[in-house]
Amino acid sequence: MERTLISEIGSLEGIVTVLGWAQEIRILKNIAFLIVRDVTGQCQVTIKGKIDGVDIPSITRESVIQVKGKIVKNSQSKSGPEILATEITVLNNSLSPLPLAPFDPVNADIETRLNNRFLDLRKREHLAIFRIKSSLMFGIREFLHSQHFIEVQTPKIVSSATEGGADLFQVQYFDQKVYLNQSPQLYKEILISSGFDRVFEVGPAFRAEKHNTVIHLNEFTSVDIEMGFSNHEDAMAMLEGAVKSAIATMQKDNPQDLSVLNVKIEKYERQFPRITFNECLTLLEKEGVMHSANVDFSPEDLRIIGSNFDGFYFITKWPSSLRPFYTMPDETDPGITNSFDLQFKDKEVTSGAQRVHDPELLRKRFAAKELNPVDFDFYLKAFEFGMPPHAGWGLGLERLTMILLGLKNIRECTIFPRDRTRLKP
RNA sequence: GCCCCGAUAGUGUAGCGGUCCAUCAUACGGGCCUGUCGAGCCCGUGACAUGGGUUCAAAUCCCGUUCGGGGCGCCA
Repeated sequence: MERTLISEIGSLEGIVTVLGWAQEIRILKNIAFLIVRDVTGQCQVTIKGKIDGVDIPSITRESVIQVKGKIVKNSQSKSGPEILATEITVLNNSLSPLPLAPFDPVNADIETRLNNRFLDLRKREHLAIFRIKSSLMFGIREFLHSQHFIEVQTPKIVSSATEGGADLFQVQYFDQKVYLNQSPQLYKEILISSGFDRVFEVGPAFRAEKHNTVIHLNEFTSVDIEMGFSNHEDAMAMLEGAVKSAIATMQKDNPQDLSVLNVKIEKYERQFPRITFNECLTLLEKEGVMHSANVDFSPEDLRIIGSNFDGFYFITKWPSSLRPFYTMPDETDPGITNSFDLQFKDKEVTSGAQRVHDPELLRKRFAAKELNPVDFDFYLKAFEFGMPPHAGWGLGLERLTMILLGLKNIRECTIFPRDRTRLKP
């Protein structure tokens, strides 16, 4: 279709054709104005006198229209560049009233917004969130490719739990009961045995936890890596590189989106600080919080710990009891592990570790976690025929987006979120 | 799984036993206005989730149901 993007109008002159949504319609006695929006911005369409074939007052808000007209130089418009219309065509009418008016002064509840997500996403701020999320992912991908990672796809329909204990969604698979995968963990490790050396996967992860919070979803995007001939230190360095690349890409490609959201993010050039699990306990004690060594931190604990850091930091050396069976124990102290979480203030963004590569040790760990090795036969087999030492991590893409943009609810950066109650749209 | 809380016009809200055939804003319809831009001014349309109970009287109090929100636990 013949089309001029609204962002290009400022540098053009003469006749253009703009395609977009009629965001506002203001009719005065002898003149009318439309604010028309497309993905690149908004402009003002001015209508003087009659235009053949179109009844301006009958145009409803959010209808899709085509406007041909002359660019007005030295415009007084405060709503972007101005076009004096010569032809207007309604390409598709919008019903009225709108179930949610994204451009009204009143803000709708997130519930109403999600019920009418297609309309909600017409807001510039919401578009900005998803452009940024896209850039963050691009930055991570670019970095991992530069480090010779192979992007892979592993099954989401699986026969057994990845880590045991966690709640999985059961689905009917012909005449069998199977599950939606909570993590690509077992498969990416198997690929290390296959000699792929470095793999990553971006895909959905499903958790059947009945949680009801602003930082959890039942389906989220997991960015997972696994690297052979590596330990937790290597994995942490890779994570730091990936996160910094994500931020740098966003800063380079999305300055306007960041400004629409009023978000200022510093360049993360310095090293992410580190604190061990035990040091966290000491820190909590100083604040008068007694914390047991085999209990995970509560949100309140993490607020206290996080208040000691500006942004990103690692919590390392987690106790074995709090980590999955595949986590490598420390060489000198088997009670703790070669593991880490990447935190941003009070929120966990990534969890990672060096993994167990010795099948004998793996069997012992199954026993310690009361898991049945038979359920993991296909996984264990890959360890019996030459499995390199390896390490990796899993990062929640929505969590990363949320914390960097300071969003209050993870649903804000999920196009169609799946939570405990929401299955539509 | 546990614990709190909520449901009033398209949207967002006020009201929390009679003064409510329900407030205000916004949207919508109509009118006025020679350039507006959160346009303005006037008029109008439009709602108490659902079932039961208490009471002379229920949007308001009690119980159930449905739908939803938040926190904890678990985790990305």
